[in-house]
Amino acid sequence: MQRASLPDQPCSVARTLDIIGDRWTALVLRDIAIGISRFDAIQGDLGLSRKVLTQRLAHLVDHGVVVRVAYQDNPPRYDYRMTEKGNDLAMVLLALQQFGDKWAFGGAPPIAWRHLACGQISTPVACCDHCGEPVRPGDAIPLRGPSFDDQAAPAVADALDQIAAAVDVIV
Amino acid sequence: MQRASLPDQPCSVARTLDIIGDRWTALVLRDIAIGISRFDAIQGDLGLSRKVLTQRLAHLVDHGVVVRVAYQDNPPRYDYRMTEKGNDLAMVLLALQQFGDKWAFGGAPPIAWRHLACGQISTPVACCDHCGEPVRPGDAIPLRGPSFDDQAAPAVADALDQIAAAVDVIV
DNA sequence: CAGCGCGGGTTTCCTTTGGGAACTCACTCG
DNA sequence: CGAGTGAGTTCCCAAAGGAAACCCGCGCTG
Repeated sequence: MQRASLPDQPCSVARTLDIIGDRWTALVLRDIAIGISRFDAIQGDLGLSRKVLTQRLAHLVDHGVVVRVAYQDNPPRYDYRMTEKGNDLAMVLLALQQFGDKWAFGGAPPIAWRHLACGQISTPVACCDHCGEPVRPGDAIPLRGPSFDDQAAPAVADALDQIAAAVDVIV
Repeated sequence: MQRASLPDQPCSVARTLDIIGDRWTALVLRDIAIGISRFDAIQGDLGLSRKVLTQRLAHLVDHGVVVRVAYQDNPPRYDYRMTEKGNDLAMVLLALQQFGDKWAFGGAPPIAWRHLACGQISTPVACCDHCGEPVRPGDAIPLRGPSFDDQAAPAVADALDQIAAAVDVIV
């Protein structure tokens, strides 16, 4: 399986991982998200090789997640900044952080977030967009969406059918 | 920078990425989360090499995210199942999926979720745990948490100070 | 005006990781 | 007896990643 095969998969998780699914890209994006916007600053903060940082930034720019903005010409110098798409992707970083806060730092995390609207330190939770209640694994069940393809993913189709059958028994 | 250096970083995102931060582990976890629980089924669904799958499963088990449960002895055969910690990590998969649903499938995703409590198809949103309002990037600002270390991450400290200063100007 | 430092890379070389495919082992089924 | 199944392991080769050096245009400093 080559690197190229991920984006072709009919799976939202796989396609998102094609953008940030390696050891460094998510951390690069984290730095940009909190305002570390220059090549050398990111490289110094993360300690990754300059070659790989160049590749990763180009990859993020290619996917429209980050933009490269010149802050001077002669010689050209650049800031890297989040786009709207990048801000959506930052929700993934938030989820990564929440998990790490809980399981790697035992609730005493290095970074906290203040919600400007209410002024409190906030640990966001996923909530149902219909009823507003928090959603945890087990509170919702997966089913075929509009673009599901049984032929392309028979193992997934089986798993979905089993889940549907199990829920029917309970209901 | 070696593979070993990630878990030592004082950063929740980095430590979580040490668990699922490569090309395959998140997809393996996704399969297990929807009930594809056996070695060959996962390997067949994802198409990754058996060697790498063996390594990734061992890694997930080491981190207590997944358990290996024998469903028969002689010869020993196993199911891989999510732990509580694994279910917390599944929130990251949910975030990955939401991004992919929106940006890679234009709102016609292959998998949808039915929220059992309210019966609706649900696209979970992150909400502040204090006021219950949705939180988007820009609605909250990062600041030093209990275990932040200025010496360890000077570039991050600078960025936090700049953000704090910018907010003060507005307020 | 020679030399130094900065920002943003590129190049070279070497190590590590990953993919493909075949092999193993312990059992079961026909 | 032979084929099939489930869960790995082994070997070899190609791709990706790390370290460190190099480059280039500029602006400052003595």
